[in-house]
Amino acid sequence: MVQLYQSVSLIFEGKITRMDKVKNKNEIAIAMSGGVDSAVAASLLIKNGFRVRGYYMSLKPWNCRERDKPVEQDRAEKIADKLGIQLDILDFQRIFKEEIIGGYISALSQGLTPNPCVMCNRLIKWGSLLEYVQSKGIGLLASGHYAYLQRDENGDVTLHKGLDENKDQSYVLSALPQPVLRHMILPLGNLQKKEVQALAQEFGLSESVDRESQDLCFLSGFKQEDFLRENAKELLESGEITDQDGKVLGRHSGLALYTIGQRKGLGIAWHEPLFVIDKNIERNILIIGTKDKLRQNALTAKDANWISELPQTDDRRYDIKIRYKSKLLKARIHHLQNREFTVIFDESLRDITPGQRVVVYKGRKCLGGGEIVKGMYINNLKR
RNA sequence: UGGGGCAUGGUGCAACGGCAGCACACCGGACUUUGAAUCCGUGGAUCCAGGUUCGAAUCCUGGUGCCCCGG
Repeated sequence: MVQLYQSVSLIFEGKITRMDKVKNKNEIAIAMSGGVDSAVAASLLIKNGFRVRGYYMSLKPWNCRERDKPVEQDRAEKIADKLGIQLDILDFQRIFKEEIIGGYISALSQGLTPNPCVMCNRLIKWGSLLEYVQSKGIGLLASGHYAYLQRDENGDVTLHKGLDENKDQSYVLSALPQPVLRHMILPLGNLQKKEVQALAQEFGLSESVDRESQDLCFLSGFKQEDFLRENAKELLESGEITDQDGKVLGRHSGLALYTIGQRKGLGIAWHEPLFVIDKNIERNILIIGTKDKLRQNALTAKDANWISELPQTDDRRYDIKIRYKSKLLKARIHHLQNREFTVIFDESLRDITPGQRVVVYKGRKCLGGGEIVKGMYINNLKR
């Protein structure tokens, strides 16, 4: 049988003492999306002796004419049936619309490129849902995220990358504060995706689940343009596309449709590819240029969240991600004060994008991160 | 209404008289719980009318359109 990794077992065995609000240490809630990951995570918890209760969050309206419930919900119900656990359906549509969609649109209107997954994890999955299960007397909430939580005997948690680096989701969890992490259980943290798929086979779940995890995201299946036309028409105001010198090269159909570093959708033929290098939100102008114009080597960030330790601001290097799937970049942290900080990279990079999250790693450990305010190029890098 | 130049996919360019190719754009796919990037792939063009030639995008004649010079 597959063992849960140590820090989960420690809870079960009652060896972690300081766990506020956790009464029954063998009772656990799990967010179930209908995907393979949460299904296997639930199975693992059950097989390791936890009493598990599933929760499916209904986040967005579906087409009622076609079916009485979304396919994801149907899958989640079948999985819960198979596992013999209770599944509660929670209607979070209103808060999802107000907080996540609202926040997303509001950020876009400021010219930012928000990451709704990060917001959704903080506000919905590990916000509203955690509060809800706690109100039901359950102190622990699990999910199928690929990230690894390590606990010491005080219950203090450190967040680590999932063992499967390709699937690692510590990035989207990096904005969660310590008090929330204390209540989280991530059973897949030490598994490879392949192992999870094999377990799904072994547990007889393969037929019920989708091959991939369901994305709960509101953008799934939507084109950004269609989404905005329905939800925020005012962001689709067309304007000029210019180069850095202000020469007009074409027209765009709404700044919100573009992000820094984007190539597709400009519709401008040139002898080499062109990319979005900046947005002028006041004048509704999209500024584009060749690849070399994207080179930057520093950024400022705000709304920092440090999970277990502050980064040092001496010359030591950390591994940095500037978006979910970016490769790790060596950099040092400076000017850390209040909830703001500066990151200076060893090498220049492209696509530093305001609104995205910058996340700091020390080896496998995720220290936390912040929201990118702006990227810049510093010429005279003093060592 | 003088002189010169140009005309090739959506755009910008290539092709000694011998199978019209490249870049960019568009479209599709892969990847992906954000938006992107990246990778793979498809389609699509010789301004018009004559002529020379075995063979014309290429040479010749005429037409049409555009550009530059005529400070």
